[in-house]
Amino acid sequence: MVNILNLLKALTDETRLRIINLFIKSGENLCVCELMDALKLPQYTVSKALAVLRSANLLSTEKEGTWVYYKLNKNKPEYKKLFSFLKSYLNLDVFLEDEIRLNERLLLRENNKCVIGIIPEKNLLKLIKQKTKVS
Amino acid sequence: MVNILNLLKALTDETRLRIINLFIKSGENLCVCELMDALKLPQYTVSKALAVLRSANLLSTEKEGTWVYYKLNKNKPEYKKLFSFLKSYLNLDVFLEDEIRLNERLLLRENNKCVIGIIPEKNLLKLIKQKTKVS
DNA sequence: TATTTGCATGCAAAATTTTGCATATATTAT
DNA sequence: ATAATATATGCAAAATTTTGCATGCAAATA
Repeated sequence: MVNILNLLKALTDETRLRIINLFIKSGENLCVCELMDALKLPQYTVSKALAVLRSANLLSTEKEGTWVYYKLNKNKPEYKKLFSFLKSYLNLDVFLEDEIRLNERLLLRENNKCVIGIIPEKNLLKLIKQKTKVS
Repeated sequence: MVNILNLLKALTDETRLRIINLFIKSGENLCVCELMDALKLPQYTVSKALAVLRSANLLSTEKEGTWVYYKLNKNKPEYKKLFSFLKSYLNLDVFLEDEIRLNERLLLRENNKCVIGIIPEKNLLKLIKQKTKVS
């Protein structure tokens, strides 16, 4: 049984909401470095936010080598109404900008797997420019 | 447009959730003294919680003499999904106990208006005992 | 006009949460 | 084995929120 107060607490934070938004909108499993680039936040901030969401049972993880993929627990029936509610309210500009950066970052995947780790923004932007020029 | 973070912040507090629960479950407009008795909390705690919920536009007020009736803004279309979500999660024991005490307190209304103000718990229980004996 | 009553609110202390750094862990590559 | 890389986390300072008291205000009543 879900305690609604703990559930709301886990969501009541801008970083954590931005993360949830990315999972809802993208439908993808995402690793920490991809979220870092989409959110433009340091690694420890992203990891800590993910830990809170995970301990609220909103996310779960799958490890692949050194990479950790987080995914939204969207099939838990107790969260159906929650996600439906969130979906209709996650419409701030911040969220949209995150989504755009995430889509760019996801272009760098290979076989739908993250192959770029934590790199300086400058290098990231260069890689993205290359990718988008090719297509 | 509703900012979801502010909305969640307003709800992320036990007292405020208990109040929202009472409005959702009872369907009534309620005044501060009635909420005090249902929640067993001091007047300033209840008033402050109500102020937060009001400034998040979840509640609004109607003044009648010295009494102030609060009511849930349940018809605002932007809150439809929120209330539907909340309804399905507001099932903790605390909430149920509040509902029971509220129902007793509401027995003391006359013409569906609050006529008892802020009274010591002892006196309240006596009044309720009388009412329930009669019926 | 003075008092009572229902409710609101300013303020400081206490409690909680967030932030940032440093460092730890685990897996891969050399 | 060593180094490098992706992620996690302990801890203290900073920021935010809650709590409790005291007091304020407005409407009703004496």
